[in-house]
Amino acid sequence: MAEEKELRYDPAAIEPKWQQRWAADPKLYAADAADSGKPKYYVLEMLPYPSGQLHMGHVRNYAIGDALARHMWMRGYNVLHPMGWDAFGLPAENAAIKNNTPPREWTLSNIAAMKRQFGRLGMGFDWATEVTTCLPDYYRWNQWFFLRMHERGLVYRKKSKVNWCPECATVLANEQVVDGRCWRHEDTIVEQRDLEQWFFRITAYAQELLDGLDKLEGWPEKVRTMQRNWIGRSEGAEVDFFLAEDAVNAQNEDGSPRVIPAGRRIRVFTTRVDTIFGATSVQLAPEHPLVKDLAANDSGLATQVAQLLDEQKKAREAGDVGEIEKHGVPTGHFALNPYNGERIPIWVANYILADYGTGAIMSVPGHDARDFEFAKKYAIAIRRVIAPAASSAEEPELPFLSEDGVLVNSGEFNGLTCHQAQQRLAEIAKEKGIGEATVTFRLKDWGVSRQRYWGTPIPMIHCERDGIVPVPDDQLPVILPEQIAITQQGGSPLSRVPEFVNVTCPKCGGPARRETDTMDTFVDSSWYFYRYTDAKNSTQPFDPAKAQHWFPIDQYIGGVEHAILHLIYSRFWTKVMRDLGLITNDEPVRRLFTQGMVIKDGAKMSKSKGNVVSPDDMVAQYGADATRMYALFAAPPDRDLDWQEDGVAGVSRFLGRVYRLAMKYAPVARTAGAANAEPSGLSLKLLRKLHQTIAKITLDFEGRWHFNTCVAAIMEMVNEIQAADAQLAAGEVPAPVLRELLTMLVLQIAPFAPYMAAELWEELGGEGAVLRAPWPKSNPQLTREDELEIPVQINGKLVNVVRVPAGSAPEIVQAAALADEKVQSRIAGKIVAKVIVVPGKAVNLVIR
RNA sequence: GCGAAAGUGGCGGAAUUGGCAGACGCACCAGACUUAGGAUCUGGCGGGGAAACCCAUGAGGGUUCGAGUCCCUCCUUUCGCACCA
Repeated sequence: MAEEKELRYDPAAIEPKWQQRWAADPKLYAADAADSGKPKYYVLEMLPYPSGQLHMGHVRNYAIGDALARHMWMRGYNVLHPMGWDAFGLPAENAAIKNNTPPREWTLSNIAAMKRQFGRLGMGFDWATEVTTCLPDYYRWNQWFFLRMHERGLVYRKKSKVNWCPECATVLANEQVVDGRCWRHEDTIVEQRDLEQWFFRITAYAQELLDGLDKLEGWPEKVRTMQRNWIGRSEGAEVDFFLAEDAVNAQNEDGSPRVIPAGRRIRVFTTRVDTIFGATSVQLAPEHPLVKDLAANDSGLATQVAQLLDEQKKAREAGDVGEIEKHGVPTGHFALNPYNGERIPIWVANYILADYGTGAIMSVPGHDARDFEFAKKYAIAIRRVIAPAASSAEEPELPFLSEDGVLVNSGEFNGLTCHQAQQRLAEIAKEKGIGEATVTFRLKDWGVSRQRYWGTPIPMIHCERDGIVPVPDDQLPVILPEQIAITQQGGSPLSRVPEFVNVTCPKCGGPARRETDTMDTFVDSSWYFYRYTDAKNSTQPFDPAKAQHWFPIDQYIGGVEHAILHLIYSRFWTKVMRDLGLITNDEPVRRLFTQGMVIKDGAKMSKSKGNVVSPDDMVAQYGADATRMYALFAAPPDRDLDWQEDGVAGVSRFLGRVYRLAMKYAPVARTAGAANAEPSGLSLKLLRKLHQTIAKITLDFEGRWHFNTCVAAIMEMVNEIQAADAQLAAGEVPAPVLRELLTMLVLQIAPFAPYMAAELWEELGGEGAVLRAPWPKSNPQLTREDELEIPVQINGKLVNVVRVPAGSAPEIVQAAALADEKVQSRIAGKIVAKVIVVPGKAVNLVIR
């Protein structure tokens, strides 16, 4: 009775004990500062927002990263595995309004709570390098970077249409608008407002950000594609059409090529300048400046244009711009094609966007699907100007969209291929000063102003005399005032704090106003991982030598929802820091892993669905080891994981079996010496399983990361050892073998169930921390079976398996297969036409 | 509409290069032990069939001695992009 009680696995006793011991050893999870020649490994999981509660998605994310970190420690790497808090942001302000708690207090107490959760989960983070982005020792460097970028012309201020979320009561970056809605408020339609805003000139790096993607081979293709789409490079040309009414002597009688007429120009952007002879109208965006001109004396037109604009806006807000029904109105004015002087009508259309390209297009219905649709609807001329390259008998139907063709009906350019014509026509445009080849990006500059309180103050001052004046470096940080009233009134809360707003101008010493916008919180997370390498530095953001040592990050792990926002901003920031001479790497992250979501009952966990599982509850009931191990066992890490509590119970039962098995034989194993005989029989069988398991898990850590099958493999091994319990109890396996089996089992469990591993490592007499023990090496002698089971097929259908010695010659395998009784009875009276022997794999008899 | 990934028992999932489909776990069934306990241990568990065997990886074709895996067509789900000129 008493004995059985001792053998009960009780995580509630084991885990707190080790948690205390680990907390008392700050060096345990610290990177080796002396860096004694070990190769470095920087493994990082995306830092959480301190909401106050870890959720299962966090547990999964950090269980993956922690397993990898622990494995790398055991492999002898100098591992940097830090953690921090993305601590600025709106929820703190909302909580302040709701509970009348200062955001700082709310945030810091949340951090304390989540840090406890991390501790309880046994996550191996080096808290000495903790970064909390809402503290001045961090955000001052946001300001410092802002000033450096300002000096380099990478920060600017402009009045522009911005995305405004009424719910957040602030501006959003383009990246934070999803289908016309706020990324945090799916039900809130984003409005457009005109505001003076600060921008980061991310477009200056558009091309490099795009090119760099090709080299990021360690990134999921999906993420690279998303970034490529987001950057949205398109090559084309801008060409000027002319307002016909301005042209002097615009029409040649004989239709010969024209002198370029003077007058108002309508610059269009096109990716298919080779089709310009097929342009049968010019289409303007409703907000195009010329439209206002043309409608000035035409109130009918003005009304119609207003309607078109309204349709466009509605479609944008509804997020279905692609579904809008195309409408347009003719202006009654005409444009001249700069290449042949052709007079074509100018229209205004609701599908032309003012903020892409030049806000005007040439419409070529013969070779563009949208233009075709539009021309059909309004009976505008449709003309073929491209023919297929191979002169096939039949002319393909219009619209003919391929760029694989030659020009026809295009005057002197007939016969050129599309690509030749694109080049040639752009050259001519350049020579004549009517256009040029251009590259257009969809990526827009990053608007970073937020009319909110809980963020990094923008270090700028508005002086009536000197205009905008940067805060001098020696006045950094601009401290966010902490005792202020936060209410839900419009505008930035900071603008109502006179002590903050009223300053003296650093230039003239006169009275001035401090900028009251704060920075987008994505600024904080754009470079936090550099700070980890030198988190306490008070004279610079980090020591370049330290960053140089650790960067790039070897493995970054997080959710795919950051594929655009965070991951493109941090790539941008890295390039800026490189150009500032702080670092030498071009990219922050070598390998990126995006784990799947945690779902329950087929849906993402959410309060509204009532399917949230609390990590605390799981840990309280089954322990941290079981919770973490289940998070790795239930699905491969890149797939969505369906949380089933019965599964956690199953893993917990498994850990109980491991515990009892190890504890039962620890007294024997602990004192065992070295093996003195070649293993055979049961010993050999068990050692074989052990070493095959080591080989499998080691391989998985090196890239495939199917930790679910790693856990399954350990289960198989434990099952096999346990099945031999009677023989073990009878002493059939020598103590040294038992010792090897158990210690190596414990070492393999260590990345997945650190508490259990620590406890059993100690019970087995292991030296020091299990984390510092070398990862087991599989012995190739032992991973190899000496007898193989070979399936025997007849016409591809399995009939039986035969056992043959490993490495048998094909003839031997064939003979064994043919000798098999079952096979014999099946081939009796038939002709064996062919025998295929795949060494080590299969035998197939083809019979007739 | 375009692009990508996925589709395997009652459920989560396994099968790394084409070679024994369903490892491992859950649920369930039966049994053992037992102060009847949400503990532990043993066995069973895709479908049909008494069995021999047959059928089965979303559907249909194909390649191959052999296909969950490769190719084609289609269906479904998820994700990304979508008047970007």
